[in-house]
Amino acid sequence: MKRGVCMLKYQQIAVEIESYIQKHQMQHGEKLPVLESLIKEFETSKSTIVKALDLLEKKGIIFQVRGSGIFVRRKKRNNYINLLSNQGFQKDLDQFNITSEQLQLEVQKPTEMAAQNLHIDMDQDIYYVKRIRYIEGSTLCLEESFFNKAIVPYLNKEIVTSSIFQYIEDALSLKIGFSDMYMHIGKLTDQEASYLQLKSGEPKLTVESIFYLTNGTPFDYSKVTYNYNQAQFYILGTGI
Amino acid sequence: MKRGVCMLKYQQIAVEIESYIQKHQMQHGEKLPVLESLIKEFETSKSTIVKALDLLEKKGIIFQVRGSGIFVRRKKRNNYINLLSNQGFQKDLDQFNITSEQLQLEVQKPTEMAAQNLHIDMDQDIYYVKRIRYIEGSTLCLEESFFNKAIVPYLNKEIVTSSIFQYIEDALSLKIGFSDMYMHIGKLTDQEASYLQLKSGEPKLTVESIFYLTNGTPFDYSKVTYNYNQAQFYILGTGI
DNA sequence: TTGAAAAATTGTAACGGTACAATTATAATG
DNA sequence: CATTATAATTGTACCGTTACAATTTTTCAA
Repeated sequence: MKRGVCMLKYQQIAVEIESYIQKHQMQHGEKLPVLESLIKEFETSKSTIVKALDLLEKKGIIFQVRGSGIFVRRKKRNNYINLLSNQGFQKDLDQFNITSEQLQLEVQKPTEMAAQNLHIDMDQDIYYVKRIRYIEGSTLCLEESFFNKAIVPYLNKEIVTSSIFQYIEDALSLKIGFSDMYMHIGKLTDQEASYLQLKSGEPKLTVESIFYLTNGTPFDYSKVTYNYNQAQFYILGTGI
Repeated sequence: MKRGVCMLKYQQIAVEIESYIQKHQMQHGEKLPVLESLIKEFETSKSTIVKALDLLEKKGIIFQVRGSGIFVRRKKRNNYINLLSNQGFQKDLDQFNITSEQLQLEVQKPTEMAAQNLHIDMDQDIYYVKRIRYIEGSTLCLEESFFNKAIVPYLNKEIVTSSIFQYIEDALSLKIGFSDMYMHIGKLTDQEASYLQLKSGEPKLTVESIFYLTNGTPFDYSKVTYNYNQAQFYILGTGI
């Protein structure tokens, strides 16, 4: 495999190990070559391999057992949305047809909640985006996003339709760092129900997320209401 | 502070930095001393400090910005249950009075679902634990757990009432490694509703978890149904 | 005063090495 | 044959160093 341009060595090694696991369809608990072999195989230092393995462990691809070896970790169920992958649904639900309908896209003043979470004043501008996502034609979720306009100065329908996050990283060359997510369960309001083609009072899951740049600045506050029929999530638990 | 007995150096340093942040009530975005200072302060090598900082970053206590510094990360809201801390509610909801009522505790054969998730046959024994947890007197969740009896050979009311996980780590000296969690939203059945003192058909969040030892063996499959009025979760998003 | 260039600061990548602890395999013992 | 001790395997902790890339601060010209 050709070495990616901007890829760091340890990231590249992680990718190669991961695709090796995929290619050979390794099962949960199968053992990978020992550290020493990997060092020779990739012609690198121990610490670089260790870093690559730590990355894979964090992603839930492997687990390491001291004195024993490096083993493949495989989650059992598919078609679940990974709550920790910032990159939306595309990856987890790639076998399904995900579409989205834009309901609103405009510059306006933030709600109090949005201002608070974005650390801005009420008179600063934000981009408000409202859309519905569909999975195989059924409603998946209703999504409201507030982008700090000082950071994301321009959005249009095309950007919103594809991937806003991709645009922010590539075109604006900003780096997305981390996020906080808060979840609640509740009952659908009339309006939410009509958007999601469900009945008022039926269950809903609301996920509020605040996304930060690598330098710690919040740039996106969003609130997603899921259709309870479609929403299945998984979360990877690492150490304690 | 005295150095813990079994604590590794980098873990100990992480703890000390964390309590420094707590003690000085540092706010989100406040800068910590630069790497070089920390190295001198703790009289250790750069790699050990880096490892301590990585741990803190993973826990969401700090974030690091290359070329700039190390900054405090603070989540805004309290009273949310951290979905990633295996150690249950005690830590997140310590200001509240959490109690639990044991409904059932017996050795029996697993359900098909439990057998599958624990990687055991249907004729092997498991410990079945069913309990309700209360927060300030209100129902918080209904919890069914299946422990592989080959790994957890004995449980009694006392252990179940305090912390099963603590018992597994301390008394059985097993090490808990990682977990998989799956979430669904749905409507309460009659039985669930009666346990949770809610109405049938009202919203519920179900979290299925499989807990593994460090060596990758699943030992606990549990299914928790939350009272939608009480269930608030947060999740810490790290990198992409 | 503005803005661009240069310098200083500061965290990250990558190398390589020693010692050690947890696990597993093997040999010795009863 | 089961059990216990011993050895081999294998990942983790920790140290120390060089080079580098992202930020911030300072300098200096326009």
